Amino acid sequence: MPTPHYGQPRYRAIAEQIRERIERGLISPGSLLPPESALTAEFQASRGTIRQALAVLRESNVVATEHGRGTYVAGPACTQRSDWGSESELRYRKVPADSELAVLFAVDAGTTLIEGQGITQKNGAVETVVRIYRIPRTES
Amino acid sequence: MPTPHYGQPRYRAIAEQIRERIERGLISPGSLLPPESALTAEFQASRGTIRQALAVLRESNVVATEHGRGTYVAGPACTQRSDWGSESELRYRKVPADSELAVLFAVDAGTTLIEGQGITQKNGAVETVVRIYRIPRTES
DNA sequence: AGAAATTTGTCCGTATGTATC
DNA sequence: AGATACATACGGACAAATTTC
Repeated sequence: MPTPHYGQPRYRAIAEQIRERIERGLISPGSLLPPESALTAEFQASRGTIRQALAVLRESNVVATEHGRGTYVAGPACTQRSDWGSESELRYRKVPADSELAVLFAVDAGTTLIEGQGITQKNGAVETVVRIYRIPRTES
Repeated sequence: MPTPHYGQPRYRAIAEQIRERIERGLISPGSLLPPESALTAEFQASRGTIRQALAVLRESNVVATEHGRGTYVAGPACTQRSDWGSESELRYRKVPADSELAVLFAVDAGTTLIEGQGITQKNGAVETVVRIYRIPRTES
């Protein structure tokens, strides 16, 4: 069999399926995923491909892996929210890097960055504005 | 040959060597690294291992890769700075409000605001930049 | 405590698809 | 169109950590 991967590569599709399974609650947070050998059998994919899929989920902090133990659903960190008071939206958009950000990130001025902005209010008036910048994820 | 990897795994050692080569300036920022095939020959490692090493550097934003093009050096470390004074966790300065901030704070554009900036780093590269704005405390 | 089984980590080699020059 | 270079996928082998018996 050749290895065609029109559109979505195999490992991403598998990662998506596993992610859905997690978000659907079919695997309780903190519990172990099936071992790579089982996933290999289930998805009829080589172990390398399965590991690539798990790497995607690991990247997104959806799961965590321990040597010799297994891969479990990252429950506590995700589900648990400690003591954050009220909710406020954090909006994202793409902006070109100004000269200062360009220096900090070691990119050319004008390079597209991801900017997130949030605000805190007091008595209906804006108290503080926070902006966070990062380099766009190279994937997706 | 067996696959002994006592201590440091091969791909990490290779990543380290390439990183040193970059930090030493042997490869100018923005230029292309040798292709994976060349690195394969040079380090006498399989292409998979080389790709693992490059993945490490990509993770740290030391390099960036484009499909049929090659792998770039993302740029030297970020010891550079603008006019922020010097080393401190958070640094503040006064800036005029841009139009957007002016709307949020309900002040005139150009009004002086307090801007604080902080950065987070990962492996010597800037990961995120945070800026926080507020109205100067006038009264007491 | 020790041995075996399980599971993830590392590495190799090969083949083919896809994007860029 | 051809050459170059990265992306995806397979299969096999052995190492290292954990669990189980």
